[in-house]
Amino acid sequence: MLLIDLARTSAAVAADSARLVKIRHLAELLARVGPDEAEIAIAYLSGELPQRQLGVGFASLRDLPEPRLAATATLSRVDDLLSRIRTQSGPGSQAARKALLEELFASLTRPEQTFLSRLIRGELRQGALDGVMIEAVAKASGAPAAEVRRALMLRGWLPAVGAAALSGGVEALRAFRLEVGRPVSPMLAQSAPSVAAALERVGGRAALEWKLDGVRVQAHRSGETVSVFTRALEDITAQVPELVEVVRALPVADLVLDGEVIALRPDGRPEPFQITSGRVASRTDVARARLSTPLSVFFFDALRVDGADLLDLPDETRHAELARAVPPELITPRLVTGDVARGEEFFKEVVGRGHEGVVVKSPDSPYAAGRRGAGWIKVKPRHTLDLVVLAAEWGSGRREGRLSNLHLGARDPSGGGFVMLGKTFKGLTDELLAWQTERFLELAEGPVDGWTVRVRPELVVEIAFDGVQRSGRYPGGMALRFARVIRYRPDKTPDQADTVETVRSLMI
DNA sequence: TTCCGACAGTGGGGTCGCAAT
DNA sequence: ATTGCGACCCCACTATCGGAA
Repeated sequence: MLLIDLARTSAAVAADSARLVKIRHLAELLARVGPDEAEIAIAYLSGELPQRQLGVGFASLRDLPEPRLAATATLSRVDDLLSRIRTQSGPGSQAARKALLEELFASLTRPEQTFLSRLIRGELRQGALDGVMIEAVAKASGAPAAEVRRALMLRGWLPAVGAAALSGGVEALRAFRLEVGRPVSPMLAQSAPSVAAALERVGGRAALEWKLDGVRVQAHRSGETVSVFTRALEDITAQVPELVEVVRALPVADLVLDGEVIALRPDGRPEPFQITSGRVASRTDVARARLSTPLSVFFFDALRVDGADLLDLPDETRHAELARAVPPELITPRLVTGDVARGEEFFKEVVGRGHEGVVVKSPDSPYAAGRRGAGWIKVKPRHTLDLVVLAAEWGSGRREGRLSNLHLGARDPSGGGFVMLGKTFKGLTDELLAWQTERFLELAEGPVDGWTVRVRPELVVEIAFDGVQRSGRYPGGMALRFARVIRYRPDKTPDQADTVETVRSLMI
């Protein structure tokens, strides 16, 4: 199949906002693709690359060669060149990568270049990724979407699942099983503003667990072989030796466990997320990193214990199996209750210990990948500040032509100015975007045709955030984590905004 | 007819490793 | 030694479609 066929399908998918139409376009293409190119087609049209990463990003794609007029590139040839790009390493590899990229793009027409460039940058913007592709695979293969979804959870890679469905139908999908050593797509949580709201959504009795601010891990053990994967299914076994040792020492030799690793201080309080994250990412001298920053692990779910797959069993049963296989000090603290007051007390205690919040779990829900259903709901405390807008950046995509990303500052009583604490684009409705674009242009100081528009610091905006972290990027040495807009405060003037001292007092 | 679950899009801060400067 | 880039860790929120109620 030719790349131009995919580029045209992608354009058609992007052109119609109706999901059913997108699914029809995608399914029609899948019906035409041959078995040897099915994985590539499914990957590209769901925004993925079979190589997963190339070492090529936005900067490497800035200037493309002149396009060709005739479309001749096949999926296999493109895939082949991308594989060669990916495998370049060592001195001279950037030049080699650039040359191969030139060769590839010089063989493409304009629409193919556009499609591939967006795909590599991870900005397909056709309104269809995994979720829509699952439906398209179901339609093209005749298998129920639920079977495709389940196989995807077990295999973790839609192109492989989709190709199997196209060639072997529902039987091929049912052949995907939980395999020790191969990561499963993890179950994710929705969020709620309060424990009471979460309990109501779950419907009465629920399990509340500590939410630790670390890195999600899935640990597999078969005999003496242990592997560890992240939420995105990256293999980090070599980076977390203490976790490997812990799992190897358990009395059960056949296991798949779900949990969180976190760096704790000697007093048991958590290190800032940056410390845990940096430790888990360290690959060069793990032995030394482990001495200075040891990791602790807390498990909260068991997907397999001693030969039994537990995915379809209710949370309560899985947790009982977890408790059978793992000693209590390695299990995330948990309270089962239907009582709102007791739940809130638990939440307060967890936050008082310096942790992130709680996860409220329905005792009946099976293990289901993604955010599907409301089996798990996280609750975190929310802080707010009144800050001043210092500048805004022009948006992209559906925010093109709108001033979108806000630069936020706290008042500096000593200097009389404002200290930038970070940016946010979250929480803005279309109406608010339109309003602030107009307002910022009135307040503009300096040029408005660049990337960033500076504005007179007159607007106060209420910002919610999860915490204040150390920053080497901003002048105050601190930045807000997960900042989002709650509302503008027309009733407040900038001299009533919160100060840097207030913010500093919130830093961990 | 209205409601709500699922999905895609739009970006945020921080860290590490690697190659180039 | 420093810088730029890519990949990945954590992630919140709104708009929209279409099936459920």
